Amino acid sequence: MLDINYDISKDGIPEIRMWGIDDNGNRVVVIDRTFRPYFYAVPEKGVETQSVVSKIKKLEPKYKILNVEVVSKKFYGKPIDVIKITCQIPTIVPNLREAVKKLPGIKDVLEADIRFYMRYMIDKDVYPSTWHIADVEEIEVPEKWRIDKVYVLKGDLRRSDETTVPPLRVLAFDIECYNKFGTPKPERDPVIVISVMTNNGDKKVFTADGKNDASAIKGFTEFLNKYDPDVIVGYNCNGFDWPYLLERCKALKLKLSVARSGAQPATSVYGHISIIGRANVDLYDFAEDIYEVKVKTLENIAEYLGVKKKNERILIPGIDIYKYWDDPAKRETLIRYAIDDVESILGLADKFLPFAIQLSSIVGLPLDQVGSASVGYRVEWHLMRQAYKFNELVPNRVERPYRPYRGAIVLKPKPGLHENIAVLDFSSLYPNIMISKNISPDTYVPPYEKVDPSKVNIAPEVGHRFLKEPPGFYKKVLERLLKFRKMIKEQMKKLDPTSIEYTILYERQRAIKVIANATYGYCGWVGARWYKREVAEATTAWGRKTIRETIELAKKMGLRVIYGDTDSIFIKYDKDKVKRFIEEVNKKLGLEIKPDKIYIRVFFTEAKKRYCGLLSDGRIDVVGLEAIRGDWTELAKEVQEEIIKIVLTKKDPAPAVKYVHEVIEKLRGKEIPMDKLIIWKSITKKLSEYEVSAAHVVAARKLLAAGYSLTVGDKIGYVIVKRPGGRLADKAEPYVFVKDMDELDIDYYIKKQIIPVAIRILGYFGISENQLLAGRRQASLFDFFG
DNA sequence: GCCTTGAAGTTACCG
DNA sequence: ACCGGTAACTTCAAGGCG
Repeated sequence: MLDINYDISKDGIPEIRMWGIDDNGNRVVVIDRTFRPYFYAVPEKGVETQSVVSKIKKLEPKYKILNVEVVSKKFYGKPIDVIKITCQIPTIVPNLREAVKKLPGIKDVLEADIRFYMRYMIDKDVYPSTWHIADVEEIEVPEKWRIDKVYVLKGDLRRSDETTVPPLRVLAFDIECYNKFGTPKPERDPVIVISVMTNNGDKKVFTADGKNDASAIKGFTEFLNKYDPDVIVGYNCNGFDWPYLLERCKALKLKLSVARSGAQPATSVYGHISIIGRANVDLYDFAEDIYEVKVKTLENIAEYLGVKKKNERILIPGIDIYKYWDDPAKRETLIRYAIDDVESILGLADKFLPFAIQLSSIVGLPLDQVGSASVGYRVEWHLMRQAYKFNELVPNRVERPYRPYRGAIVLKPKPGLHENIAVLDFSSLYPNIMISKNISPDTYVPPYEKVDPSKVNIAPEVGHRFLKEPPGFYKKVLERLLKFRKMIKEQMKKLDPTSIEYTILYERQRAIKVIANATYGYCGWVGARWYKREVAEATTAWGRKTIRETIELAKKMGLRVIYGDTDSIFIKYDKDKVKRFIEEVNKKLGLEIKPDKIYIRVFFTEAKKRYCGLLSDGRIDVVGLEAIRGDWTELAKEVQEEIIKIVLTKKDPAPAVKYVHEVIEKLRGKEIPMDKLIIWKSITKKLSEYEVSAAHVVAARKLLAAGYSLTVGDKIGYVIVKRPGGRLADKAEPYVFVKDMDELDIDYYIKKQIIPVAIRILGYFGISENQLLAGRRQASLFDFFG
């Protein structure tokens, strides 16, 4: 199943349409006309249910109610009788819900905000991106539908345990717009290039005829429908390409008929754009998870993933695109650039789609939505799916005040170089704690309730109590996930790691891990339906207890603890002792602790969450330090990384000092390219909301004034130039405006970029700032007096 | 008016 | 629109001094 939607048929009946592929490779639709929308009403305590039922029934003529009945459900684990109200069409639900809410004797309505097609999938146990077996009857393909066969569901619809992924037709696309007047505006600026590539290797470029882009858009639409992709991929296509094309079509009075239903793309939930019958996947959503890449442009992500090297492709600054269009001699370059882009996008699809498909099948959100849904919503859909299986009602989303609670413990590290250090950590600490202590909103016992102390687990420090029996919602859900993952990992062992089957299972277990690990964070999120602060608070409290006891045990066994954070401890790697220690922890705490990595040498400063280490295979790990942060210049990061390498392998700061001298020399000699001197920082809110003029905000305002379009989340690249003014912000200039290296404030780069990152490491070895600066003959005296 | 100090604002990281 | 814990930088206003 690729996609699902619903429509109202001519006879006024809601019709679920499931778009997919059958086992013969036909593109098919399975229609179910038998399902109807419903929601629940909760009667107030002490009110006679039947009287409420009859009151609801009186609303029948106005709202086309089909059925009102009392059903037995559970709410937070407690049995409850609620009134199930079924009506004819989904669009009535919001009004009917309000009307029911107003009736006397009604406490609340539940599950009235679940979209009709999601309701269908939950109730019928239908999962997108998986196989199903359906008893069907074929009907004629409606006019305008781009599909091989259409069926009406006649009997059973059930899941198949087949986990293969059928051959999918994937189409990548990208558009370039005319931007001579700044950020392109669809009502004014044409789409000048549309590049397309399909996974059977076809490439095609549609170009405007001068400023006339109607034929390009038509050509693109025709090409798309001819290839008939199951999956359409773009890079930020939900944020730019589709909205632009749609607006442009509006201006040109064209119809962008690309859906399998013949419809146009339409804005849907979580800011994604839905193309009926196909999965429109924005790969940018998945690129956001690659934290190693700080500036997440298509080129950078493609480079990182080994899809396309930057030096093997055309790069054009976005702002200059129109110049390449206006100049006939340069136009070919622009077209080559557009092709490079779609090639990269299709390459990214290869990397991301296997995971996206598995995530969709685990969470139960359609493939085109699962990427754009936030982590919180992904977890929530997973929970809602499970809740139905337990006959549990889904709580409403309510606004609540934010109240902070204590989190994990971070140990002060022992500064310096340490040899032979093992890092042990608890596997899935929080999920396992929630399971073993049965922590859940439905097992929580509020302070005013009397309960036999032997029947509850009491959280340390905070005192929250949770029933030991029966198993709570979170426990059941997490236990299933962890078991599921374990089973998949077992299956993987039997497979060739280079096989497709292996990749599918690998991505599947990864999707499960992501959801399981995010569930703790979810329950402490005020926006969560199943929010319960005490649940989150108790989980971290038990986590603190666990790590404290682990540290105690290590010390008792004569193992020096160098550092620890949340669920990990760093100890001297004494093979036998560590082995016994692991056994002890597993036995005494009932939680599994495992060696994560062994460092030949590891280095700490006084700071928590920042260290670096040398692994046995020669790799170097950098954690938390500037070298891996996105808000330092490339130069500073390179310098620190090199210093770390020297110090960890040679145990001697002297060559590192020499190296710093050389870099400073080069910098003064203007031998460092400007690229390496750009500072990148995100805009996290509207520019007007900033209270202080930070450098990147000032730079962003300048970009805005020059006609650039900026949105929250954009990274601003700026450099520091020589200019009078007390504040650093006064010296910040967007790098795109700086043409000459001579404008740069080299002193800033030495004192505020190179020196701090170098001192962070070398300071521990007794090196001073002056020693780093004093490398050069001329500089030493100057700096001394300066 | 200048310099120091510390709180507040801000970003990006760890697990 | 998943959590809290943390480091580090810059800005900015208050306070001290002359």
